[in-house]
Amino acid sequence: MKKKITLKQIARELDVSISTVSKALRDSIEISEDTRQKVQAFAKLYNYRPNNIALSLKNRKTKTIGVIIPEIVHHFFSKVISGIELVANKRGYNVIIGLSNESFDKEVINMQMLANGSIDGFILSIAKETLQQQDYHHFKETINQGMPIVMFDRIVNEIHCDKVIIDDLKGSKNAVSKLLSNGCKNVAIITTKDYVSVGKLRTQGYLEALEAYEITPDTDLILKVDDELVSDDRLESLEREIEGLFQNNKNIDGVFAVNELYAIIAMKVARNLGMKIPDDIQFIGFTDGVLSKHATPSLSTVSQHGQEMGEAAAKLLIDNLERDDEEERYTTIVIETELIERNSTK
Amino acid sequence: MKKKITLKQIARELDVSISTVSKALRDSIEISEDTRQKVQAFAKLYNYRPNNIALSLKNRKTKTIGVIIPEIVHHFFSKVISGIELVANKRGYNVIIGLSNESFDKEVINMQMLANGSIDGFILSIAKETLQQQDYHHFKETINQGMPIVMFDRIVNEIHCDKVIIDDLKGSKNAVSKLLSNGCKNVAIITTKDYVSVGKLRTQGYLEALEAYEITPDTDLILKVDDELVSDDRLESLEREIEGLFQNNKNIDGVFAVNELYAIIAMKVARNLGMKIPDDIQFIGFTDGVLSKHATPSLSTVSQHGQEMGEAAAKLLIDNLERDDEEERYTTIVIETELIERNSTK
DNA sequence: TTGTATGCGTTATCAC
DNA sequence: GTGATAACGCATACAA
Repeated sequence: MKKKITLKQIARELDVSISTVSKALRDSIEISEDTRQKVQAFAKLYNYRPNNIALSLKNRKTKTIGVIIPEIVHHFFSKVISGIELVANKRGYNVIIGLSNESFDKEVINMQMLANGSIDGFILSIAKETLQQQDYHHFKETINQGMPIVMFDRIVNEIHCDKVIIDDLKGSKNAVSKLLSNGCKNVAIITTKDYVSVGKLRTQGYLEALEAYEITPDTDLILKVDDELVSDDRLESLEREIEGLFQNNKNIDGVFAVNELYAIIAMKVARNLGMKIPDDIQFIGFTDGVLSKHATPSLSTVSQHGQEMGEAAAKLLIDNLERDDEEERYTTIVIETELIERNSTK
Repeated sequence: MKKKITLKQIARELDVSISTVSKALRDSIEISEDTRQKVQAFAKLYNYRPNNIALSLKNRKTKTIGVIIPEIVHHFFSKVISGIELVANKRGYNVIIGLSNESFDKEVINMQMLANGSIDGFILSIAKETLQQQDYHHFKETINQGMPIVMFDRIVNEIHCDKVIIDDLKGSKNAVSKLLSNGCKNVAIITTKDYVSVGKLRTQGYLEALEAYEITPDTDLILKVDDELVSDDRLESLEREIEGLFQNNKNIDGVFAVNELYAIIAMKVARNLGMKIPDDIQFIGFTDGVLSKHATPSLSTVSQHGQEMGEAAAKLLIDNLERDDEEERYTTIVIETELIERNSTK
């Protein structure tokens, strides 16, 4: 078959000018019916498609969105991507992926790589390391260069841009309230260190729920895990930590975990310790994924609606990109969480 | 701060020509030490970065790889992406994602969108619908237009290109042999319809393992599920099908499933039927994911090494892209599978 | 109705 | 040592 063909080649072949071809293909009325047909036929025959790169250069927009996420082998993030891709494609945009791997340097490098003309705007969720170092200059610079950013899930107030989040506080407060209203008297929480904004907020929701039930929080029941990174060694030590939690607090009858994996592991430990779920102890996790659905017993979770978050983020970004006025008004969309009750709660 | 700056603007600002600036920035010896320093200082100050799009247009290569996969919310595919991204970035390439959603049309459209200059080559895994319709013209056309393709996992012999696969036959034969050597006498298989090439091969491996143990296959023990698509209704009916399988064949003492989910569900059904795992019945799944690791009991699986597949595919593609000679020699890389023994087998 | 010229940002070639 | 020019592929204002 034939190689990619350009306007110039068609023009030469048909012995007309490039602009005639261009116009003919765009159905311009300037061009005679005759040549128009001729050109279009030829173009179709050779399967002509305008070169995206040339168009991007000319229009100064690439019609592609850069997405930077900490990790892709992760149910939540892949759901988000899926949502982004859905609306992006619907509106004629491509999606280009960069993984930060939770590393500050990779986040910066990836953004630089993409910011030099490859994309029109970013959708991103901040790497743990960046959150820890609290160094956000790369976001600021990107925005100052006129490239819009939409942050989702892991955001930071310091940066002014569009944001899509869930109400972590409310979601976890609901979850813990559910445990309490189900009769739990001693609810433990397994959470992350405070620099992860969502971990902090979810812990706060836990505390507020307790307060609403007039229960004084017991610091012994708050387990702050050092890192969310899922290396196998970490998992084993996590198991031991959780085991310690249960053994030192025999009265625990409810557990709220800020992510799915922590909850699943906690259930496993509890089961090994001979506890019956949900009779002796009930569990709720945050972030709904495959694990929750197929665990035994299936885990009740707070669903983040990752796909919707992705859709909202993409819509926000594209709307911004295609808006004429230069007015800078950033909006924050809050996606409602949903408590999915399964068999780990009564 | 400042907007994106171009060569032209620097030139104007410093009152030199564009080409002088260009050369100065590339440390050309043609340029005097003096102006070179001046230009470089100015460029650094204004954080100049060459525009990727312009470079792409000039060099006729974009340094980006297009990846088309059926689904991203899937442990295996996200692992592959992760691997692709790793080597791509290391070699200065970006990765752009298209999701086919197992649909033929979306696969075609996505490829067209990207093939018009946005990328240098494809890495892809074929959509189920495409496999079913056996319409591969879009692959042929892409290749004929000079755009290389690397296929992984779901491939098709009819198309000549680089491929990365696992030895599905050997992997499943090993798995089933394991069950047999563990003492299973009646091993069932839960597989897909034959048009999914990997499903077919894995079924064949099952049959060969039986043959090696001189067991005549019993068609009652071969359950061919209609679709791998994970809609919730499908899952329920799948459960019922599997339940039927067990009830009609009370002697089943081993199950091999061609994916993780089927295995997990089968385990659940077996447990509900009162069978003890792995004492009464043993399970092995194909495709290692989070589910296998965290199921109760944890599931023994055949790991596909998705990340490695992605790395191999990216390496194959980039090597091809950067190779000078025009010689067309396609290679197929076979990634070794690995049987990971967990608690669902003795 | 058709064609010419210009520009998007860059680099390479060649002239000064 | 510096600069003008062409080219990558396309669209478009303007000229013929």
